[in-house]
Amino acid sequence: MLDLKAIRERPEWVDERLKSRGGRYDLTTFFALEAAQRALRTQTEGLQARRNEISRAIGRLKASGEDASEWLAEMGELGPRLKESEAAMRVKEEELQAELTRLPNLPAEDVPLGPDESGNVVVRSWPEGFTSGPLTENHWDVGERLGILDFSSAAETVGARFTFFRGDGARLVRALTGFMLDLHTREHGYEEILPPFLANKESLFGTGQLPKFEEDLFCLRDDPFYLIPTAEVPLTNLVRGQIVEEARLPLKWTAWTACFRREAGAAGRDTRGLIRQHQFDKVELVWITRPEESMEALESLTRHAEEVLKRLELPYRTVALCTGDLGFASAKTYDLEVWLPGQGRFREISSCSNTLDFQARRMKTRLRRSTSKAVEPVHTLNGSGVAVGRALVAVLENFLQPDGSVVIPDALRPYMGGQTHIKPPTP
RNA sequence: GGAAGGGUGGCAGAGCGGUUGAAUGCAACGGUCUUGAAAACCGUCGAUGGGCGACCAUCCGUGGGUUCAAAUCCCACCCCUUCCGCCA
Repeated sequence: MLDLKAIRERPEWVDERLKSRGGRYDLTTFFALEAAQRALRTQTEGLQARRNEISRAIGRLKASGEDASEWLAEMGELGPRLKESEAAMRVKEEELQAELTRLPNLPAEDVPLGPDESGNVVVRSWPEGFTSGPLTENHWDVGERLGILDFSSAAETVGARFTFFRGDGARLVRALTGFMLDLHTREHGYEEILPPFLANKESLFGTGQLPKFEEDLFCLRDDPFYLIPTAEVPLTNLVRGQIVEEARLPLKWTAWTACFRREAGAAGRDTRGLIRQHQFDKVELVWITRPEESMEALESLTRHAEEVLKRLELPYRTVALCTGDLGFASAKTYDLEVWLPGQGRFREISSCSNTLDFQARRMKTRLRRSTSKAVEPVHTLNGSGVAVGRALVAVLENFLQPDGSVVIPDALRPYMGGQTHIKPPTP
């Protein structure tokens, strides 16, 4: 949620930043609603002040046993007017709030300008200078041949975009997850969390999935809960509604969760394989910081995600998203794109964002400075560290051997009981 | 699912129709004292919106209702705790 004060003080700047996203975001509705709401509030508050005044007078008269009928008569006339005024104000306030929560975050000043993903900028590659490599078989063929990915059973038991991982495949998922969590907790200073996989409306509103993106979420039929589309939701909402002491910051959390997405707008895209599933595992990273340290935190968080890929020996590049490609809540985002020789291109495996105070405002999460009693919104950041399913894809395609087996990266071997290869089943 | 109790400021915890935005304690902050610290003492100390300001309005789980007036009474819902039942 944008800062009302900032919109009032620098409307043309806010407008310019909004337009840089490429959507047709417009402040005219907002200002019209705001003016109407303000007028109604002034009127309502005047009536409320009068009501309080009269009530106090009545109280005083009754206490001393005097007659208060004159005041009661005025109240009889004022009461209905006040009720009406309050109701009208509430309606306008809701409309204004709806408009405000519809607006996305403002891109940070150093985000490259661009209309869509074509405007994104590669900021670094690993290994340095890496742009492409030889092509190989795609992961779904590899996985099915090795007997570790079973798409057809999943299609029977649920439907499209689900997978059974079997044998070494299931174990590899567990290994990747354990490896990532250990790296982040032992070397990067994160606290490990295992959160609920369901969340309520308030939480999804806090991180920005609701109300605009409800069609992307799985929702339960009989209970007011949603399946989380990312661990960002439960982790970030860990501080919803709270005033956090400055000394506790920054908070750094990591969590493995399954993530659930309806992929409503993605019909026909990535229909085969693990790239786009309704359910996938992800290790998430979340920071809650002081405002002045959040941009530096984004650099750290991104490096932490990159470290996962380096240790797994997976070539990747780091991309700064342009204004037109930013997510709704984000002010600045780096995507990590891993090289997939089965597809002959880079695919997103992590997305690291600084939302500044955008989520904090929606969540009402503030910090209290040790030097003053005033409170101000915190900054929140999130990033994948990294997507487990896509990491598995990258391992299968990058470590495929001429003999059809897959070598297990050194970093994962301790998590695979020392196993070095995944070989096809011997019939 | 059944029964009982409870949701109040950063925390603990009073208030149960009328200057109560809310006693008290802890924490925090400022000061006195001290070589420094602790202790003690004095003072300050919720949030949001509006106004240059004196101030004004709103907020005691959420939403309705009663009343001239609601943190306080009534109704519904949500959440938490304990006991019983069921269960990994």
